[in-house]
Amino acid sequence: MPPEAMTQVDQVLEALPPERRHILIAGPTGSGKSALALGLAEALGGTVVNADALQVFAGWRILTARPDEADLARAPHTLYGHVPPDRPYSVGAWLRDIAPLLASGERLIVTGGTGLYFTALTEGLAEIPPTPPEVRAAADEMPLSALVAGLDAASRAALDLANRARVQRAWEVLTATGTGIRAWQDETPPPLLHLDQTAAFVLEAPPPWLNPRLARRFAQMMEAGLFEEGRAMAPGFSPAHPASKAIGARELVAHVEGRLSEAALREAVLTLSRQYAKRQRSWFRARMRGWTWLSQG
RNA sequence: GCCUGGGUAGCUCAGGGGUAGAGCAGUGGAUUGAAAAUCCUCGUGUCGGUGGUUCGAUUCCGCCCCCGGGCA
Repeated sequence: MPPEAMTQVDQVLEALPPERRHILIAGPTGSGKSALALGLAEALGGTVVNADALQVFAGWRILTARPDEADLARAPHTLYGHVPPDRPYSVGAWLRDIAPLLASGERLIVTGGTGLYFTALTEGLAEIPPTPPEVRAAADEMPLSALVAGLDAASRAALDLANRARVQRAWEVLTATGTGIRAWQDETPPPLLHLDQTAAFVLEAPPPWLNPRLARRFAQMMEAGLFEEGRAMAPGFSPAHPASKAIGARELVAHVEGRLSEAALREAVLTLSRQYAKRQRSWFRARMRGWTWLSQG
């Protein structure tokens, strides 16, 4: 069989070192990760584990391109839609969710687009106590300059001081624990899963290949009932909910409430998705050099 | 046909006698518990065409072409 006639699943299976139990599949949104994971799960057995920060939430199943009932019936899936849309979630929570699965001994096929989750899994994450809600609430009210002023020197030196999200997190850690975030990070424990114990793949999806697929995916979402999902989610929708960060959530609610045209919704979703894919590529290029890259374009 | 507003970066537009600048889009980058988040970097394009005035025009004047709006 000529290589070009092989399916991607076959290619991966051929390249798979037999002693490596777990498989990691990263890739930009819309690059075909889920289909590959499903094919591998059917061929090898094992559980497909979600590594996507938004697919963990219930609701927005269509908008976040979570596997549907038919997919779920083909192989075991976990960490999909298991968190209520209004409940906070994080890399740390994800690591705590995946730890028992790793301990179970079954083959995991971890797939998703959140680079931070993969990096935390294979390179470790500092063990920092959770931030109390009061500290978060106080930080939310403070101007950036005050947060910067309140940092310890080591953390301040290591941070992008124009990036409020980073600065606020560091301030919260120092305020809640009395120890700077940098000091915590220096004590980062070993990872849950070393990269060399896995078969790790990145799907390469260059814009000329990916962009038309994103457009097609949006059309498929509409056929699958995107607007119905929007109408179902609209009554309880709040932009403050963690799940509301899903690309297009705001816009979809605005559309079903008559405040945004379908064309504008589509345009927004496609643009935001392209921008997200670009950020994902940046992460993968910089942080996943040691992974096996599979070309899609 | 007449009057009028406009034709400047992929898009929306600002500017102005010494060859031009914002937002958006796009690019590259950063990224240790909100990460589909958050942040940083990068702007030469016959300034519609053509004559003229001028040391010098994209900017002023004439003519032409195209797109709005109004009157017929």
